[in-house]
Amino acid sequence: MKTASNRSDSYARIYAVVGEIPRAKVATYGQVAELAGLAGHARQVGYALAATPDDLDIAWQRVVNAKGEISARVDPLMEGLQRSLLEAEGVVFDANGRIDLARYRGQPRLQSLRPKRRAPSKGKEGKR
DNA sequence: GCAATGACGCTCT
DNA sequence: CAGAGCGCCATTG
Repeated sequence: MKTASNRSDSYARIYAVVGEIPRAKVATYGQVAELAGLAGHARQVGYALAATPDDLDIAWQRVVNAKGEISARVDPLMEGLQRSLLEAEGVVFDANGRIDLARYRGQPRLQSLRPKRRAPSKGKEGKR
């Protein structure tokens, strides 16, 4: 049962991290991934959350993508629902339904933790 | 064991 | 900020 154990263990980390997110705050998948030990693998975070059992009181709504918007996996209705919940917590959305990550992200960007950069296809990496 | 998919991120334009 | 392209890894078929 290695598979099941590993899966649950990984998911448990996601839930723990999400549960550590303070109210009126949101975290990006990348941030949660890092805190969860999946540093750099935001996809798996979303995957884990997708399998999140409703038994747990996981506020996956606090977990948003880098754009600051809630990810609707199938039901767009819940998107508006969670939006209301976040607003109730004190999170403000813009007209586009996006959150100002600049103020609501739980922690400052872990830019220092950035391990590496993507392969320079253009070779113009020295601009920024 | 391989192939396809996925609640995304990062960088450049 | 938005759009386009590429990449990483895990889970499922």
